[in-house]
Amino acid sequence: MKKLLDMLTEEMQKAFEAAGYDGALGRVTVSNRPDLCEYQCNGAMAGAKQYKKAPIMIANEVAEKLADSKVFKEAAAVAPGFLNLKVTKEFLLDYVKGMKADAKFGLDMPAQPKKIIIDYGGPNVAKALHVGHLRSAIIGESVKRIARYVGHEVISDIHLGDWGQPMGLIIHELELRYPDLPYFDESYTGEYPTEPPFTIAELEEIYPTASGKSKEDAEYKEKAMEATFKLQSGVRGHRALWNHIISVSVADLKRNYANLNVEFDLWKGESDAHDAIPGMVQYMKDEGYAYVSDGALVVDVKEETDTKEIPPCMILKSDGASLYNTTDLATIQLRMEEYQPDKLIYLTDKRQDLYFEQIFRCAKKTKLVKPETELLHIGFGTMNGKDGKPYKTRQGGVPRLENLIAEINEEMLRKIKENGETKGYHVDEEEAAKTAKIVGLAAIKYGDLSNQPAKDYVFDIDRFTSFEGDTGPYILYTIVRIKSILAKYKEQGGDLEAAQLQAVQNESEKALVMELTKFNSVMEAAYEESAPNKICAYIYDLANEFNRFYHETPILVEADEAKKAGWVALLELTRDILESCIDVLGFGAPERM
RNA sequence: GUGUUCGUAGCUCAGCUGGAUAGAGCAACGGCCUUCUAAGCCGUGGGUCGGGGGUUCGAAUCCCUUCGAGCACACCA
Repeated sequence: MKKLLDMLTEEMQKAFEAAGYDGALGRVTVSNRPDLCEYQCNGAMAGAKQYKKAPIMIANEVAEKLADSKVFKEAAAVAPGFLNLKVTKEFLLDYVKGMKADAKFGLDMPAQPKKIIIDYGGPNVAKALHVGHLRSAIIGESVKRIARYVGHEVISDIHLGDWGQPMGLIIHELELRYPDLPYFDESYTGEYPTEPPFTIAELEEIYPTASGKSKEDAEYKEKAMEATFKLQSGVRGHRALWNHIISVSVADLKRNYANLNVEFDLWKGESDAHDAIPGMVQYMKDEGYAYVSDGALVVDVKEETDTKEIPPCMILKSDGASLYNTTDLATIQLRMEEYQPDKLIYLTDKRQDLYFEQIFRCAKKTKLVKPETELLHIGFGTMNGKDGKPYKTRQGGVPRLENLIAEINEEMLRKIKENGETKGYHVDEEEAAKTAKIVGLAAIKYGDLSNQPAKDYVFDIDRFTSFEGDTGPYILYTIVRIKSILAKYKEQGGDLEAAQLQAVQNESEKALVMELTKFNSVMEAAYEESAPNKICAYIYDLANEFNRFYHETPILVEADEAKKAGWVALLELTRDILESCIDVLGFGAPERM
């Protein structure tokens, strides 16, 4: 289906052309003066200079051409040259009927769906998830779902930090603690145990301990580096132990991400790129892209048009070791070979903007990707506390994600129970806990996603759990209200299948319908701009319009059955759109709350 | 220093490629539950859009300048 504004614009363009003006002037937008009109066109003013004519004259001539339009009920030329527009009920009704009949509510699928790989999450194995991982998970998951919804094929990769120095530290610490394990016996040739010799809790404790020791103790650090080297060169015992570290960590990560409603298709990591590195480095040397500068192997990525200094992209350190850049480039190469994606998306903290600029330029220049392959870095801002500084626990540490979620859920449960008590209805303990989880997740995610990704934002538990105003719980509450009415309608013997949309009856209903019609353009914009916040803003507006309508229109007591059924159909459409939107945001709604 | 993001109501933020009276939420105050969930709805007060220039019929939006804040600037990831 075409977008509503495009249809209106086409109609307007015809009128401009019929009046002898450039059709391009006929762009129609939603009115910014809803008291005066529904839609507007400012083209007459824009064209005044070009045609050396007073804008109001142009507007008048165009308005005349729209006198018997089937789309516009009213097209008024208003000083200094606005064209104030209202659409006919029939046109609006046709449009929403089209939406309701379409599984994606009027959103067109792309002619050429893209294959997209999205890289987010990026946790390190053997380390607990902390709040720093939250934004990547939340935004990445939503960007992925939006891309899928608009019709692209998307593969998500968690891209674990599972290689390098931290692994060596852990292995070395394990060796000190459990020297008798077979993994450290180089003469051992038998099978290694299938059960890991540690728990996730121990693993999470080991890393910071080992990291601390290595900073104090040079010999310790030396041994850890040796362990890293052994691991990377494939020493059997080290590899086996490493596999345990990975499996224990991954199991724990899966549980944590599942709680956030975040899923990955691929659980690859930095280690997967390891074997590809030598070949890639050789290729870059052979093709003459890479050269030695200050002992390090680098690729120049400066461009003529740069207004800033862009340092070269380093491929190997001066000691010949690989670094993050190397791994990332090799990963790009592997992804291109294995999946032939049209687009690669990375989510990281925005402080890595320059880094990704270098990597992307390097990948393009060295032809690791095709010239037309899109490379996109979505850099997100910091999650701050109320003091405007990066979020910390009351004790000053970096909070664990689990604790943060538990805190929100507890608060939510308390409110649900409290609400039940004040209203005097029975709250089932088990259901309340379930609902608290659902609402809590919505609170966290909506709180994050309603901000522009690139901006820092204040994570304020009190505000998010207060769930008044522009919050996730408000959205859910609206959905629950709708569901409740629909359920009652069915109880009364109403047939949802048979309910047909009717032409709008009143102002609040028209406002609701007009808001619904924006769905396809909002979803498309959210994809184009990687902006889940646009969906949040949209459903907030939509929920507001619904609640206004709800307040003014008693539905179930309506005597006119066709009217009632029309509203019920409208409610269904509203619910479906709201639920589709929160689904791409990465959370769901309960049946009751 | 260079680059970059930003500065809008007491607080947290919207304002799309310039358009008609700068919008929400929170906080404050006042209304609305014998009717579909009051986690709601309606209303009141509150803004030199950091400052100064410029372009334009018209600027929060575009350009310049200035003040202020954050972040990044090759052997970390």
